[in-house]
Amino acid sequence: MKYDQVKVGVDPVIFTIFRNRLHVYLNKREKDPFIGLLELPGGLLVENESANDTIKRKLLEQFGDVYFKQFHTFTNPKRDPRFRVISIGFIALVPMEQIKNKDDIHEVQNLSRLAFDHLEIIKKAREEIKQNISTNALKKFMPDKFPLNKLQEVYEVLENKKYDNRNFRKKILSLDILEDTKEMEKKVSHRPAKLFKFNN
Amino acid sequence: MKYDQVKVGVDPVIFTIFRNRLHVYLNKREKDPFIGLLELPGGLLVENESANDTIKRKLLEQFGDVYFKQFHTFTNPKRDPRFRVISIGFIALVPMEQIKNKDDIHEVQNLSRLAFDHLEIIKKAREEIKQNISTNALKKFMPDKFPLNKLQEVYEVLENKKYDNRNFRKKILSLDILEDTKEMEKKVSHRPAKLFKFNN
DNA sequence: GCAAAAGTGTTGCTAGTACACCCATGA
DNA sequence: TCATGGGTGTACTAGCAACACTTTTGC
Repeated sequence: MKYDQVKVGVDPVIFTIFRNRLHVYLNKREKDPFIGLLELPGGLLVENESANDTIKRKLLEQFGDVYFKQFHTFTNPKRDPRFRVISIGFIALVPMEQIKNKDDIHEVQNLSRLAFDHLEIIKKAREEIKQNISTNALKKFMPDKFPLNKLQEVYEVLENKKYDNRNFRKKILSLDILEDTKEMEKKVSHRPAKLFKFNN
Repeated sequence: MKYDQVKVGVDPVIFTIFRNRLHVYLNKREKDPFIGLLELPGGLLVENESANDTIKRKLLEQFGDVYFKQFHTFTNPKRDPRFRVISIGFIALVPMEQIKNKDDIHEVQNLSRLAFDHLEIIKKAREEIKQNISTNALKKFMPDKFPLNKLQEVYEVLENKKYDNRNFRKKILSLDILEDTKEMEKKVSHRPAKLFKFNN
């Protein structure tokens, strides 16, 4: 039997880095089912907007201009116990400074029971981001100017692996995507780092 | 304004290789809009089935057990001129021998005007497949036993690039995914090739 | 002067690339 | 014997991995 009409949700998995650990932005559900559990801050598809448009607008309102991309659509018929809803999953990367409500972020490691299949969605998003971190993503995620070591930390958290500091620097500089701003860190109680930015 | 309900299509981009060129399986549309144009052989989401289930079942009916995966969901609000339909796009790889109606395959290079946004969907699928060809995909796509050079051709067509024959052999054998069947090609009017199979 | 993080080079290994000729078979 | 595609090795290059000490600053 074909479904003539189905509800379509758009669910952003909003990642951020806090204290060098990967966190995700979640809301507490205020109604049944799953009342009281954490959930992704999703919504329904909007008239005259692509899913992309909707996510872009919502992220812009809440966090400003951030990186995001579609990664998978979840269609398990039982994913919502009430009726059929499919969910188009997006990944977003939001710098911690752009998140006003700091209580809404949760360490990805520690997540337990979430509403619906949202844990599964986050896991899949986690896998996805581990694979390919695009320069475009980093351009929006990193501050305007940053030390190389900060960039290394970001790679390490997102990919969940360690890099050798010398090798990382050599590689990232050889990519020719960074530019030395000739500025230095200030007022740090250790040797100040050179600040870099993404070129063009 | 939120959409409460939307139509959800599942559209498989069924690739095959014919005469060493990439082809895609398309049907001629029998009704308006776009009557007479070629379209992907899609359908609507089915009750109690995930999109994956539906595609799997349909491919199984028509072509047998073939490789497929979800790759992108298309949600442009104007993609169907009549009403809102989103489409969950899948890629499938079907060996030419498993396609009964040979008239339904069309060289990807030569596609012109298709129904809806199906050309865009095929282009995106083309990009996707160019990137990562998994061993799992090849296991189902290749015959049980095949010469190395046939495998090279498949890589070349899917990735749209050429390999050096010696380097390709060295690399593919070093991956340890193939096994020498100790059998040879028969009745070919040139030096018969060793036949390989995927191991395990 | 101590704590903290920044910064720096060399060597070995591995994987990738470029390249040209002989071999086995059927017709 | 010819046409056809199968099969093979070496040398160079580039990228990746391992590894430990000195530098600059604030306190």
